[in-house]
Amino acid sequence: MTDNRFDPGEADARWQHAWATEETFRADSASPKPKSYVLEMFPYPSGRIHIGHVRNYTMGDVLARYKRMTGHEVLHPMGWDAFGMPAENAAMERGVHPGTWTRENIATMKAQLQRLGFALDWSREFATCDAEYYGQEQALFLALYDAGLVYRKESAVNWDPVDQTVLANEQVIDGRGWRSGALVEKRKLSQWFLKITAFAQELLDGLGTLDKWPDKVRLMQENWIGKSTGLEFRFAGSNFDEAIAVYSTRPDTIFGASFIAVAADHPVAQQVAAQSSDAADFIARCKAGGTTAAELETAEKLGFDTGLRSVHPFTGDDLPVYIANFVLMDYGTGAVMGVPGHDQRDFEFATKYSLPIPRVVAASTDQADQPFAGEAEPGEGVLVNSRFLDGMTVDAAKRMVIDKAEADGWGEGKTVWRLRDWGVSRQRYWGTPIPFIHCDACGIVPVAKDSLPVILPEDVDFATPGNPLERHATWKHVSCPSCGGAAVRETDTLDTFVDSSWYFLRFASQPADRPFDPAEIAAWLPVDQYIGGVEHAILHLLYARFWTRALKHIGMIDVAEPFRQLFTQGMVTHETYFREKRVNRADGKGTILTLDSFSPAEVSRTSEGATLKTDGKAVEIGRVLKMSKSKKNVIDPDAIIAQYGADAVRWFMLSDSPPERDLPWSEAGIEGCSRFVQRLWRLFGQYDPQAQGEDAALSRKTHQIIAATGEDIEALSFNKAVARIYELTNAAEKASPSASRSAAIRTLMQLAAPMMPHMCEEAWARAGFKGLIADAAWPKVDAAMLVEDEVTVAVQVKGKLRDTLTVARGLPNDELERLALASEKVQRNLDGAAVRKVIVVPDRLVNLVV
RNA sequence: GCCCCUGUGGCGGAAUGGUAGACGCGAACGACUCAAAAUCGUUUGUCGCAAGACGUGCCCGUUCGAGUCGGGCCAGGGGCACCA
Repeated sequence: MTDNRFDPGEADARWQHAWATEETFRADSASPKPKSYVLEMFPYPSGRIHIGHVRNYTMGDVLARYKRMTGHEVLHPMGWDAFGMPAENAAMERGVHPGTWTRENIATMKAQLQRLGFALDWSREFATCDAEYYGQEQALFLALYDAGLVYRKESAVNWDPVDQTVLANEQVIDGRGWRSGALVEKRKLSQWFLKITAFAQELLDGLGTLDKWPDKVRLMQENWIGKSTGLEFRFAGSNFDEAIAVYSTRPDTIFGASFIAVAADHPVAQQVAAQSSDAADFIARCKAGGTTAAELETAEKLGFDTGLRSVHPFTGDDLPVYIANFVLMDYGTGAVMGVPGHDQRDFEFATKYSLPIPRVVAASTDQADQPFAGEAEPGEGVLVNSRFLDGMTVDAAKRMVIDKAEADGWGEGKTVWRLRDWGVSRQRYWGTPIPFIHCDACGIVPVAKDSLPVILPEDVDFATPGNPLERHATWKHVSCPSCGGAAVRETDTLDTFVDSSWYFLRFASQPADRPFDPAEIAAWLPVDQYIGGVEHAILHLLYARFWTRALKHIGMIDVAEPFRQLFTQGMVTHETYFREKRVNRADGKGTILTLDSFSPAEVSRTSEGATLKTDGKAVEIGRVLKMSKSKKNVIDPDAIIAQYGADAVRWFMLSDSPPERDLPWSEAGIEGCSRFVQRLWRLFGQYDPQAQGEDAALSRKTHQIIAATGEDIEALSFNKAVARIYELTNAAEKASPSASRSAAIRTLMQLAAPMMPHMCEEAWARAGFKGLIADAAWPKVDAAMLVEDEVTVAVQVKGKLRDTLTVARGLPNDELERLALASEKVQRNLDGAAVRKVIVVPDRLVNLVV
């Protein structure tokens, strides 16, 4: 050793090369070892890795390496979610082909990931835009079609006028496209759907088995699936022929109904509109009334009295039928009974149109005439003013009304779901072609399985908006597989969420002639640990769960839930730097105050404050926010890896913040991590296999920390595992040379290896150990070493700490009590008072109660 | 509006109902150095010279004992939303 510094610039690449050439992280499906499948959500190849990826993949990597060291055969793959809009945008903006753009990004990002030394099995890498992948996806899509889980439907779709495509309900946020932010329009189109609603109950029940998922995610999915039970029943017309079917979760309140409301799209509304221009105008206004959040919040409950009257099934009263702007056609039956007393929307509506507001639920039967306090009372209580229901609880009355409706034949109990079928058609080029052919004679015909894959044509142009497949000269024209006549291909492609709904199966098994081998799936699935951002809590995770269940349903796999354990990690945040600036208004009338943001690279940050490098003058330090281009608070992983080395960056990603919380990036923090890498390196340099002598305290500490670190890593509490390693490092540094100290140093190499793999390999080799530390076993814990022979016992008086005693472990209670009473501090505190009661927790505490 | 999560030093955060603040960052002082960096050492919740008192968002409660359990608030963050 000429220099006692670890040089990541030289060593990182060398060890990365060693792992690659020895195929250290290649997963063997045939291995007899217990299997562990560690997966992080694969990235979209947007151009460059960002710091959030680094955090995500570092966590998975530590777990994967730890599992290897503890005797598991680990599958830790990586690939690319490579279809999607940004590639087409790049094509339109820069004239580069989406495939070229995507492949270049993948090459860049793969090199970035490799510089971080991740223990990935690159032999299984694929991109979803590979024909070998999307061709198998087409085969699966056809298999689901054969099973009746794929269908076509003419439907009103969410049309994004900017991206010129259809969006799933899930992709419409506050009435705007999730990507473009454009106001979404309604259009009628024939679309491909996946029957996710057929699995609604299963998907809901399955959540109950996912005990290693965050409660938050399960709850979000539960709400999204949105099961509700109630009664669907009919109100016969009084002055017209048809009955109007309504759905209610509160059939118990039926005696409180004072009107019927139907959606603007409801057939009854349409019929009325055909006769009345006023009604038609009202319906038009309802549709114009946008779906944006702002409009909905302020939207007034509006109705149009159709003049139609329905008959109440019990009272025989006439109820007016309104067209109302707050009733949705695509939920329930598109019509509701208005019970203003016990539903807030109905209350507002009845107030506006001066309709009766009867009370049918009250706190007790003697409060049947209690007036309402300006709002509906949707809660619990007993039924009043409801004839045969009077005095019953809400639940009992619900059952009673449902039973009666079913017995008398005017309604039936029904379950309604919020979840809708998944529209997967996209009018885009850069996606998986939907393998169907439209034939004038035969209708819609699936592509023959032996003609798969349907390959995307390369020669497309993006000069005009819309789908280039639509206007491709030759690709869409084919002969019908059924009759041989002239036909055209489906030009829609699949939603990219389909691509990510089964990629974890293809990682486990990738035969050339089938989507996967069921035996290999059985060996690896379910994924033992899945790690990713909470932003995928609903869409991706629900679709992947559905896809897995659908494949099980058709007998292709025997796994119901794809991800046994799920972890959602927090974001990486950074301070923002800015200056206020006055700029002249465009019209010359005075000035406006604006903010100039600066990137961390432009700023020098000390503990006192921050200054701009160019002029040396102070800049303001703003809030700590998620890294984003607009706030300019972005750190480029490449730059910091080049400066500090992969191990320091990895260590930072694991330190301090619990992994589910946000991690504030700081210059001081990464500096500290870099210093610690060097400090450990120096300690590792003191490893001496010849050292003699026993240091019992250090040995005990070593074993305690092995046990604790393992538990922490398994719980993904990396911040705590990191703290343990610091603790043992501190203890080992202070200890005098001994065999115990050498053992502690060797142990530290192993404990730190999953986190700082490069430096630990280097130290392991320098210390003369054979083989790679990546292949070394996790150190064994000697259970006998975990217990201390001396313990510190707290002595309390009335629950307040007054003294501590250091005593032999296992001292009997009466002896502890005697020692506690003998304490001078305790006696001073008791001040002669008699002790009434003594609580002793062996080896922990004595509490004297006076 | 409904549902969920989180509030602990200057900062990130530890803590099976049993010694609050592990570990890290930052800071102060000291050693080494001509000097600086690096490194090493000591100190670091608040008030107090000390003894000690007070301290986990606020208020009640349960308990011998509450950061932890229960009830009620406040603040911040997230999810869903005319879903009948």
